[in-house]
Amino acid sequence: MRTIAGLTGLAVTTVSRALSNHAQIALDTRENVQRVAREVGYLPDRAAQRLKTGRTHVISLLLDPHEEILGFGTSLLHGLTLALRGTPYHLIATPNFQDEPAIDPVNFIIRNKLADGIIFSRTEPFDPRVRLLMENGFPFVSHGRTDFSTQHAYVDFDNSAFAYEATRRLISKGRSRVTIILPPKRLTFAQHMLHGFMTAVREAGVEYEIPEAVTLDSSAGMIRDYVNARAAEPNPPDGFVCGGEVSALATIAGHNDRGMVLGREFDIVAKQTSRLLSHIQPRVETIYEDLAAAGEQMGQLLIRQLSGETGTDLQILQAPRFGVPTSK
Amino acid sequence: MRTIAGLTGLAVTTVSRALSNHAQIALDTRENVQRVAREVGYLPDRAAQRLKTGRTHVISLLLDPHEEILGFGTSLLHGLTLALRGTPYHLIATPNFQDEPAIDPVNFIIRNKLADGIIFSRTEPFDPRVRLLMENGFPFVSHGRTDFSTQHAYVDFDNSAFAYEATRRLISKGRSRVTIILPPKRLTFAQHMLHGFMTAVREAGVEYEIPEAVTLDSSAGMIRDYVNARAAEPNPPDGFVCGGEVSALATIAGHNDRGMVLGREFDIVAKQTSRLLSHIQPRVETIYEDLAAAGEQMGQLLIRQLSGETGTDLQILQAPRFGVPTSK
DNA sequence: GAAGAAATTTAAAACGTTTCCGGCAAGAAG
DNA sequence: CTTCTTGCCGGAAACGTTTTAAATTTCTTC
Repeated sequence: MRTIAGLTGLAVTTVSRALSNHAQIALDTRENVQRVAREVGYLPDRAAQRLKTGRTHVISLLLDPHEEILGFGTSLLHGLTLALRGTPYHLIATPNFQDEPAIDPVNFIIRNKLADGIIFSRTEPFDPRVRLLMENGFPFVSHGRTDFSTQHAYVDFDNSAFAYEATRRLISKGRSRVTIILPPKRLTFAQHMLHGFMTAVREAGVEYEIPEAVTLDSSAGMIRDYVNARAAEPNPPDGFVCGGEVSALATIAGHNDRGMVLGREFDIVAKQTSRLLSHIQPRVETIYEDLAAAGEQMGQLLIRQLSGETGTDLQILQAPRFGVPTSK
Repeated sequence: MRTIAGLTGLAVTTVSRALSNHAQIALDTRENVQRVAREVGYLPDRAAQRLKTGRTHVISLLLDPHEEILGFGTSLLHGLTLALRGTPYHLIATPNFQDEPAIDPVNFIIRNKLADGIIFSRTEPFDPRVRLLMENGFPFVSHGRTDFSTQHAYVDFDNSAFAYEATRRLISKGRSRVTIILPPKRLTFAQHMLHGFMTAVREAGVEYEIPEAVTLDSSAGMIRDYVNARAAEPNPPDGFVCGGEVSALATIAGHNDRGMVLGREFDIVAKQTSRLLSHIQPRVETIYEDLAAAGEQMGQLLIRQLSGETGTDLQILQAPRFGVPTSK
């Protein structure tokens, strides 16, 4: 900046103002300074800006260990970086480890001003992270909704619509006893999925059951064993709503262990977040959730908050994509 | 720091020195200052440190769009954060987009001192990123080796050993015409895999072929179509070495399209990087590459470089894990 | 053509560290 | 008792920005 000041014969102050397009600097001065800056390849020193202003230009993505599976985090990350491209914001990955509560990194980031905004997922109805962030007026976007009365920015997939449609498809295939592999109950979207499922079940008056022993967080091996064991008992379910691809595979495997095959003894409708299930035989029916898009939307919402927009419409509910996603 | 200076009755300078354990400060002074710092919950202001010293305390992970698939990046990231835990270093994800050359972000990071060190993958024999980084004396660790005469830090999986063992297994199953789905030729590990494959082929004197039309970067759909088409021609291969899980699934699917089943008309030995293939039927034989471990090792190597260690033994070659990985 | 208003620019301080260099004690040597 | 060395500590400048408050120029208006 000093260099530019020398080159243009202006004071450093003026250069600073001109570069941030302050209105009180004459228009041609601004243009001139910006041109010179471009010519000498000027780039602001982030450290100095941060020291002076307190803004870090950093957005922190809280990564849950569970999200390691199948690139859940990667897809979000990909969308996020897309949204952050061209902005001065950097994305830093802040994993929380299994041995510490999910709120610790949030606390740490707030207290030490390590970021300007936070993005996280696996939201709970009364998520302590949300409470803490709101109390501190700290900008954030959650993946998933809460039950707090105060509104906050979120992006969520309409898991209720997903489960409803998935269940209806099973029923329309003639399945008479449906079940659903849910996320852990404490997560908000478990309730949403359950709601969609139950709505469809009640409408059709079909039998159903809700497994207690396994969730989407269970290992594939556990789900497989559970499905296997359940299939041996009387009156097993013949229609499965699977909230993830891994659980769908495990469900198939558990049945195969007993010689039962997909499409004959049972059917599955699964949530698809990658292109994984497209190539296994027999074909699993899926409904698509676009995580990269969710990441991008979260990034955009956060940026809007950071640029001072006071949030009225900072909530996004992604509709399930019922068609098969176009090939890559 | 000013607070601590007040509390201890020392000067800011002394506090600074005491906190960084400078030897010219009396030992009990150091201990006292550090105790007080702990009590008041002092945390250094990264921005100020960075401004003053020029060190960013940031490590940049260059993410390739191809790595989105199946959490390749996520696993590395997970291991990396493990290695960085307890250090003052932050991990920032720097994706390079499809429309820009892979060297651009490197250039950008070096020129603008955006990080203290860089980690990346998909290394080529004469990788321009490696050349640039070495020219600038910029610390980095690559995932994969190069052919430069000057040594540099890397972590690599022994893909030659993998392909050799995989091919031998196919042959021992009685397969008489083997093939291998390789990464794009320009990547170093394509050569390594080819070498291992060819060694096994020559030893056994078995027939082989190398597909030109598809690589591990090809979409699953393309691989599936290729395999399908090839199976219809005369003298198709009956043993497949697959460098990734998706390609293995696609290979199975391509055969299934013609009614050919795994274990009967053909066999596969695949590289496994997730727990994905464990639950599909029929079971695919795999050899495991531990990407999280690779990430952790890369992190450690980089930290060692950053703490001034001059690299003699900064190269790590991961041996393939032949047994089935223990269940999660 | 001078006073006041408006428009434009600038000097200087500050953000929280690190570091160069100098200073002050206390003990050792003469 | 003076001088020198050694061991600790402190003053002040600097890193590259932003911002407050003030100074300078230019424009109106009578």
